[in-house]
Amino acid sequence: MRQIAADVGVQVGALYNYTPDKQSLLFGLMDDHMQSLLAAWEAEPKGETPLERLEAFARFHIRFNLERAEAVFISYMELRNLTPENFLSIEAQRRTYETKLEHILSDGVAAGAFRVADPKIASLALIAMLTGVNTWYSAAGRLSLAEVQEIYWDMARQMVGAG
Amino acid sequence: MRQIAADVGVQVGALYNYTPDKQSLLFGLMDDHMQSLLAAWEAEPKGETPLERLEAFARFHIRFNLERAEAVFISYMELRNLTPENFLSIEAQRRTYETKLEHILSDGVAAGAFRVADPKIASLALIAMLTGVNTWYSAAGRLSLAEVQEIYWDMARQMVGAG
DNA sequence: GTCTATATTCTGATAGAC
DNA sequence: GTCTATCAGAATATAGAC
Repeated sequence: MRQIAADVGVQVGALYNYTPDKQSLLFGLMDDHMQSLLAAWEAEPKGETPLERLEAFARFHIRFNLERAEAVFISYMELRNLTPENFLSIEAQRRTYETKLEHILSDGVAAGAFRVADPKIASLALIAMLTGVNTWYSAAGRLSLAEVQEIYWDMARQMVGAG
Repeated sequence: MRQIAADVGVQVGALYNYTPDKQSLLFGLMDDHMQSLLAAWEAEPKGETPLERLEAFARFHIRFNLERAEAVFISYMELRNLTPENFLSIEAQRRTYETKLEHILSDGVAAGAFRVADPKIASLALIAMLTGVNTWYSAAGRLSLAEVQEIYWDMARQMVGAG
């Protein structure tokens, strides 16, 4: 709390005009992040076929997570510091997001467009793969966002066995 | 330190007969883990072709990480609490491990066995995907280790464009 | 090698003046 | 709404007896 106060240029006591306690501040951060994620995905152009929807998801996930790298980092590293109820709330939202991808995959399997043994696990594997970009990407690096999206979409497409 | 002392059944002061300070304890844990990982991979049967070597890597990575889930968790979550020098040391070992996979992939591309646009990025993507198992796997769950290895090897093989 | 006791610093949170 | 001052407890680490 002292560090946050220093960063925003007030004394510690002043922070408590904005949050009842530290836990609420953390939860608010993570809850806002998850709600933004879900709302942004709903607002995204979806595409017609499972292949198009998967491409939209892959590109969206990379872009959104890179645009909010600090929130993503906190949302993952501070999970263990949530109270049990707050943890459940965040987890439920995370599961909601994962299920969006799972349905794209199972739709694709049903349509004969994908070859995926277990859509649930494949959704977790894909999200882990895509989120991994955040651990190494740098805007000053050799690859632009568009290039990263292209490489990962290429890998994702092969991974689900799509032409 | 108090919590560790309580868990092992001594008073706090006694811990300092085993470590000069908390940072050394943390670094020792993570350093041991990385050295075990590299040594275990070297000791693993390798296979002849890039495809066989990739399969060995995928199965090994999942098994090793699940067997040491606590060490993997700490090694990831506590990275930010290392001193700069200790951080560099762990990072170097992590890069060494990643490079092993990268070489398998570039060998496979050179041999015409894999279709991978960027072996360096593909190695990071594969490792992120495989390590992700730790976030959801439970020994009491619906899938055995062998089944998980099979599903992920299937996804990995498709991802690198191998027959 | 472990204990008790303690030094020192840090932390989340509150009270009350302005 | 911000400040100063302060409380109560927790943290890492050390000292010295046994």
